[in-house]
Amino acid sequence: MLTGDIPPNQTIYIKNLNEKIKKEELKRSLYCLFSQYGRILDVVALKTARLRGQAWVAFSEVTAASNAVRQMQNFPFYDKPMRIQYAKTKSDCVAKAEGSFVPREKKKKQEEKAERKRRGEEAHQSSVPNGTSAQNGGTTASFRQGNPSSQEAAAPNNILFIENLPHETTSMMLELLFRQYPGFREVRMIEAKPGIAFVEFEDDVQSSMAMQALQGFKITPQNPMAITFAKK
DNA sequence: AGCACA
Repeated sequence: MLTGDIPPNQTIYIKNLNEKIKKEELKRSLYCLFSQYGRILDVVALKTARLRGQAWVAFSEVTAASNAVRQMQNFPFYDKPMRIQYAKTKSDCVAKAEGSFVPREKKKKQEEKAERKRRGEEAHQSSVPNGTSAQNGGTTASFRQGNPSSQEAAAPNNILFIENLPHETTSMMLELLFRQYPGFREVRMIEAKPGIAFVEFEDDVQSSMAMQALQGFKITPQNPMAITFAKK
């Protein structure tokens, strides 16, 4: 088994990431890509010699991490297949959420000092990377909560499946929304099936970005979009 | 290959 004997953890550890990608972009893309599995508490990526090419994504639920480990295993991300395992230890953001966080001690002296004084005053900060998530408020989350048993998510791919559209939605309207995201190709709607649409992108990373950005978007107040990957 | 919390 690829995850070896590491016990389940609500944080996943990803390696074999493309080291050329800038840290902030990498974190944003990971956030977009993995938020389909559940609420993400934090994404950690460092570019130090020892830690480049790796990242941690902390979920609010272990089940989200488990699905991510299975379904995103070997997913081609910036041209390299992701290798995903459970993290070996609990993320600080998780410990903080549980109230069990204790600053660790075994570090180089200079770093330790700096950290100590930083952590000392800090209550807790918003842990979502770079504000990518604020836009929909609780909408996206309540979707996922309300949707747990419906079906397994389709494997990530370049085509998005949109549901819960108002019946008067046109492909023109959807094109206006989706073409602002890189890699947009086309919108397809089916006359006989109102309320749904397919939106195609060049690749799965780009479709994932659009999914995250427009998840829960409301064309009318009672129609938050539900976006998943199309079944191929 | 490499398991951190800038």
